[in-house]
Amino acid sequence: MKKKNFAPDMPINLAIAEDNCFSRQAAIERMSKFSQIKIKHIAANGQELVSMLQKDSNIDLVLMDIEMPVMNGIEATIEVKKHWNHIKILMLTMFDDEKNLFDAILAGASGYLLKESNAEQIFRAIMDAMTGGAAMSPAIALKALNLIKNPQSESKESQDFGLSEREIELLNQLKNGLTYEQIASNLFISYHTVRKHIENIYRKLQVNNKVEAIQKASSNKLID
Amino acid sequence: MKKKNFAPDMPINLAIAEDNCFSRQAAIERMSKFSQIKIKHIAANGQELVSMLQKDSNIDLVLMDIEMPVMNGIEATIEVKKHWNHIKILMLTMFDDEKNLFDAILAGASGYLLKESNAEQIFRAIMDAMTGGAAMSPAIALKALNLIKNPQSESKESQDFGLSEREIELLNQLKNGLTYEQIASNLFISYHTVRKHIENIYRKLQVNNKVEAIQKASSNKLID
DNA sequence: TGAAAAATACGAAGAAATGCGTATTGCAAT
DNA sequence: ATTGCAATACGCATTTCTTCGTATTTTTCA
Repeated sequence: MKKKNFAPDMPINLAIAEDNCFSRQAAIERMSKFSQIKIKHIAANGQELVSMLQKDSNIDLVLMDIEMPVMNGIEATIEVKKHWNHIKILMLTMFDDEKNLFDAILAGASGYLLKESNAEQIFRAIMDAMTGGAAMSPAIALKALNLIKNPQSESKESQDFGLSEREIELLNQLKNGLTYEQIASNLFISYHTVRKHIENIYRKLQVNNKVEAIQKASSNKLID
Repeated sequence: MKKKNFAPDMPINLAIAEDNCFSRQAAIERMSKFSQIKIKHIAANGQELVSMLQKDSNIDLVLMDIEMPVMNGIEATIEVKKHWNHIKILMLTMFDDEKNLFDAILAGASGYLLKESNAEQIFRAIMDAMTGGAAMSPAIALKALNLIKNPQSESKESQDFGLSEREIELLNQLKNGLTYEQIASNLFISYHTVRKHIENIYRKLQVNNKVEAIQKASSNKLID
């Protein structure tokens, strides 16, 4: 694991994603008190956050609400981590729901706080995250311990995206890193047919290349 | 989960189990500062703690060292929880070792702190534990998250193929189905450098395309 | 039986990836 | 000091993939 050189004198570039304008304003005010923190982006949902990051990804940490319209905090975290892995995510939530906690951890969140946390607690959590640690409200930590003790069997419900059996077969060939040519030969169909199948798979999974298709099929347990 | 009626005005009956007499004395002094806390038992190892509890089990919480002779902190926790399930255990340790953390959680610890924690942090952790929560040092929490993300397996021996850290970073980008262009932009290097890195990765892993590289890196736990 | 869906097949054009060569810089070990 | 390696960077040629069409045959199901 890489040692992170976090300079305590550098300001922390913060983004806030929160749909409720009340909470959003409250968060802004509470964080403004800290001179080390510079609020750079304020988004009303995950989509907006991603758009802002596309224009300026020089952000250290995001305070992310879980419940948001359009794109929720979990989805947004996945998206952010995919493109900007250096950005830390602190989840803020009203409820200590075990399902959300698990998904947030899988998505790559560096901490998980209840919204009732006060400014100092949030600030400390931010510092913890920036120095390579993680922070959790005690109630959350308890759930986390439960998750370790009783591992999730089936976490998120997996979709099948309406893929046919033949298409799953194609995906299993893709997974092995074969070219269209090789797959065609393996399945005794033409190169063109392989391409058409894969085109259909991409449309159904809403992806644009082999790797994404495999990852998505895999995480939905369509292939192993 | 049962709601615990913890009265804030009642003193907390504390036990301390720690073999090193230096650390033990330090712990005693640090906890004595808090009027809410009453130190009732002081043990030099797990065995001693259990003996004391057999005579007087009116204890709310134990500050437990992990490394102890005769009976270590994990074994002691199992024993304590078996006989006096109401007693909370706060683990204190020098190292953020993942294996010990896992065992401690399974044994039923309510929190896990590094010994470097100061008196206030320990006190807060005690209060968290008493009010039904859990407390973890940030460094510990990070390990806990890892445990949830990557459940204990330890199966087949994995090679590292002599990949550099930078190359692992590249692999993690590849995994997300990004193009060379996008990766270059994410890592602030040129498109050409991305290609060269990937070429080197392919050579080291002895593969010829993205999918094979990801599969091989993944099965050797170089990425997750 | 008729309609819809799935599987098959082909081509053009552009995007992306791959292989091979070369080269500079900086850092670490001998 | 020199050697070696990692990280950076560029160009060319070729292969592979992806998107967009269109089209026929087979299977499924209402």
